[in-house]
Amino acid sequence: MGNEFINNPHISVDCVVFGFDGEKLKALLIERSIHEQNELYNDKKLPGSIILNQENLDDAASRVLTELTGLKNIYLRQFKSFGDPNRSSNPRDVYWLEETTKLKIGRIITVAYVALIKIDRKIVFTAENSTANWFDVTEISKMQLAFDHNKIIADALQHIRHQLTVEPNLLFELLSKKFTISQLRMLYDVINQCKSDVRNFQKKIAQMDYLIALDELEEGVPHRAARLYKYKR
Amino acid sequence: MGNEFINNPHISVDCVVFGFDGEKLKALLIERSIHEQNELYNDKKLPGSIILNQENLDDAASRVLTELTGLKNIYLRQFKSFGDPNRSSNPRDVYWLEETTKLKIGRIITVAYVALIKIDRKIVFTAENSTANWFDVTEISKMQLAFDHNKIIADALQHIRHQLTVEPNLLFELLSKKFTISQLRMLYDVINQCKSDVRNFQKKIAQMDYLIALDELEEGVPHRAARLYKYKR
DNA sequence: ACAAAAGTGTTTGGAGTACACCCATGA
DNA sequence: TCATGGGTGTACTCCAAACACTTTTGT
Repeated sequence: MGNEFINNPHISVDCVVFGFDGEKLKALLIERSIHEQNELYNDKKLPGSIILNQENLDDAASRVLTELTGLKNIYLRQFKSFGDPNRSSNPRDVYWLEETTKLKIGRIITVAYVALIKIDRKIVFTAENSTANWFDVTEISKMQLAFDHNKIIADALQHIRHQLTVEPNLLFELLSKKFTISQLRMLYDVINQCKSDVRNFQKKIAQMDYLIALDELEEGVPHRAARLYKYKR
Repeated sequence: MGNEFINNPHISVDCVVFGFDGEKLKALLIERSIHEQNELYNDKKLPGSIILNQENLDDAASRVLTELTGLKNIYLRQFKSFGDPNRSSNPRDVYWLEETTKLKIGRIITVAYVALIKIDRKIVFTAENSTANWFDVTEISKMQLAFDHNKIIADALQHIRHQLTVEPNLLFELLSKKFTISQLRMLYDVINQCKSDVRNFQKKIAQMDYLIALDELEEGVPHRAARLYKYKR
């Protein structure tokens, strides 16, 4: 992308993309390589981008996500902006910014988004020069990410935990189209950091009219197969 | 404030300052005068400012509020950023921006904050060249404010309504130090757009251990005086 | 005495929680 | 036949909501 499209190199968007692999909550991180003296230094960062000219914030976030995953129509919401003057004070981050943007930038303010995606959708990481991978959110908190991305992910997690209690329907953004009740319950428990009772959970979901039982069972499990359900808005 | 302190004229903070006058929910607006040809045009805007060099977002918002009201230690939280390319497309806004900042600015992205203040605190509007006034939030929605400030206030209102259900303690940020139960209930009802039952409300607040009854009654009312309470965190 | 708001209990329905056993299936 | 998770019902508790009359005080 040419610099002629860049309006304001002091503002970016970053996306915290969550997924659920059936067991753990994961987030997408981009590999970043920095040539330092004659060393090659690797670390990870959130997918993000400068905001282009004539592009609004949501569009910028949406573009980042589509460029990265090839997916459209996914849940994506702004949740917070980060603009601490020393969020880009690490020399490595300064160096990387100047290399990438070819501009001298003091600090960059970023508008952070959360996205929820179905991890089983085969993701095409289209962005040419970037590799993305899923990481357990618990692992991430022990890693040292670029900029203040650890903080952004921690805040995103808190936000999404809250949001899922307000809008429980968002859980289905993280599940595949067909799922079993225990998959739903395991996701619920991971999000809410609890262990819910199997029978009470069944009762609760029984009164959700947007959950419909299919005439299908799961396959390939070494025990009694569970019934599959789907979500209907 | 000299331009030498300004780091990035493309980002600002705006504060939606809410107050409660005992009856209606109010917000603070700044008078804005624009000389247009030989006409003087008046309208209103949110208190806000460009973000200064080495200043983080919360500090910028806090500064705006202190400059305006002279108050410190008030509830102030970031809630959303606004960056639509045409949020500053109105010629009047473009003109005003250029006059105020002496800079040619394409669009400005703003990080919006909500503040809750006790309307009975005598406010010193210290900012030399600005006049601020309280307006009913219902009135505001019919007014034509600068930029996208109508939208920002609408979103702020929605945010604070939600936040007050999550943290009911925030109600006390809007009440004077001593208050009656019906003042509290009226505030609650205005926020939640409901009419709550007097007895149930008493019962509810009876089990709040942070509400303490004083040995004082309200004064100057033409009927039986109500007991005063105070809030203790 | 009257107007106006303060203050006070009981009942009911729905939601959440705790808790244990049989069933279906693959290995 | 055994190991593994699937699927089911009841009893109790707590909270929210509905609902009406007496008390206090100023005019």
